[in-house]
Amino acid sequence: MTEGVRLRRDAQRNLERLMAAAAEAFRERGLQVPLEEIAQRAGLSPGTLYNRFRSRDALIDAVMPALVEAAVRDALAHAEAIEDPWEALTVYVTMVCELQAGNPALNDAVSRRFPDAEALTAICDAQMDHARGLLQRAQAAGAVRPDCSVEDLAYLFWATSTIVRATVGVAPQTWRRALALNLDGLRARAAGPALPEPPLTRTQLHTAMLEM
Amino acid sequence: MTEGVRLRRDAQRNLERLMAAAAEAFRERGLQVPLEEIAQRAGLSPGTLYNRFRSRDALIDAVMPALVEAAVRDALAHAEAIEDPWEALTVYVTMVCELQAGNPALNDAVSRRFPDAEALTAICDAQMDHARGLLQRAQAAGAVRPDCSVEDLAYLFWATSTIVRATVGVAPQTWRRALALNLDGLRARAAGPALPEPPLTRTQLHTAMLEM
DNA sequence: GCATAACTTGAGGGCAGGGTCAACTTTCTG
DNA sequence: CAGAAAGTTGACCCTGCCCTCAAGTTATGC
Repeated sequence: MTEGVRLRRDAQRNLERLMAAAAEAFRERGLQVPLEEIAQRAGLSPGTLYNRFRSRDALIDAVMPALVEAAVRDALAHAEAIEDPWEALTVYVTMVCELQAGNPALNDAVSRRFPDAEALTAICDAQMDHARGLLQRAQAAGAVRPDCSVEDLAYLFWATSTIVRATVGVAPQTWRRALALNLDGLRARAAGPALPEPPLTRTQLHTAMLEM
Repeated sequence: MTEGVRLRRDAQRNLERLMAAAAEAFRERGLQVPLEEIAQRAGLSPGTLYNRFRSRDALIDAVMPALVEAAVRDALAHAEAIEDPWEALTVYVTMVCELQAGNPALNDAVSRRFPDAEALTAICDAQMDHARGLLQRAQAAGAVRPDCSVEDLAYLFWATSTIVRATVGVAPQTWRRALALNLDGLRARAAGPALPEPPLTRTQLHTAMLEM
């Protein structure tokens, strides 16, 4: 994943072990899991890991994009099969949140950005474009308030991210309640006086996600 | 703050320096600021700090309750002076969020719990009882959906906590937009189908706040 | 099968932060 | 003012994690 040169057979095998170990460790403990632990799970020394991946982000970028891509595609397929535009949007958002709730690595991937994980960033940015379609359809149908934008969906994912982390041990489904309340806030009929601030720009959102 | 015995004069002076330094450091950098830095700001050695406060929580508990109490009382006074029950609730919530946005220490105090900071915990728990009054008034007036409870307000504070941390450098007021959307989700007219999960119990909320 | 390039190893250095304690200094009390 | 009690110091240890590199091992091409 770091270069195109052909690897020696043992190196190739070790690379695969590292990626498998990383995927497992990320899934169980999130993307900040110590790299040493990943090397250990792979039965290799930390040096080998660093030898293959120059940084944590490089490893993340080798392992996560495929996962995220598949998961998002699945959510999108489900959502787009639904007639009712409000339903479609909520199903999509809910499915993404289910990913967050069920997998610490995906929770991180959805709510943060990793500066040197370029492929992952690309996937996540693309995801927003799909979500925009669903949102606009729901707005056109009058179900969703007209004064909100895709960037506002980030608030939902951030909230879910935090709630899941805090409550996974004590009330692992409570994020669904919070999400329901939040989604109700997006309904057209919920709108109160004009929103007090403009939505985040894409750039602001990107920068903010680097700060998490 | 640790015991009732009378302190030697120099020790008393050092204690005050420590608490002032802690208040300042907490305000600027949040409650997880290195204790070493606090000692340094006070012009004392780390040993002295540990000598006076057995743990970070003890220091937090010596410094924060007064601040939180004053701030919450102020917010409550403002809110209770407002006729319209919906206004009153939103003003209260907004003022608490303003505290979160303007002061990392208060942001931590509002959204987390510190097991050995008992006075602080007591203040924060009491706060919820006041908020309950405002919420119930707004529900009785038909402004707020009947199926939500004070514990649900925690979702707002958690969300604000996260959003503030992520966006303070890039769009420091954007939490107001997120909050407006969230508050709209609490309006009676926003309610969709029944909420999917029961509210958190007080105990669950408490445990969850320890996990943050 | 040998030379060489590729790869792995793990001890170890670095840094940040928590926390301790024996030796020293200051205040207090009679 | 001396002795005792109280308090302070800062070097030091510990843990967790990141990251490197000289020495050793293994695959590969000829």
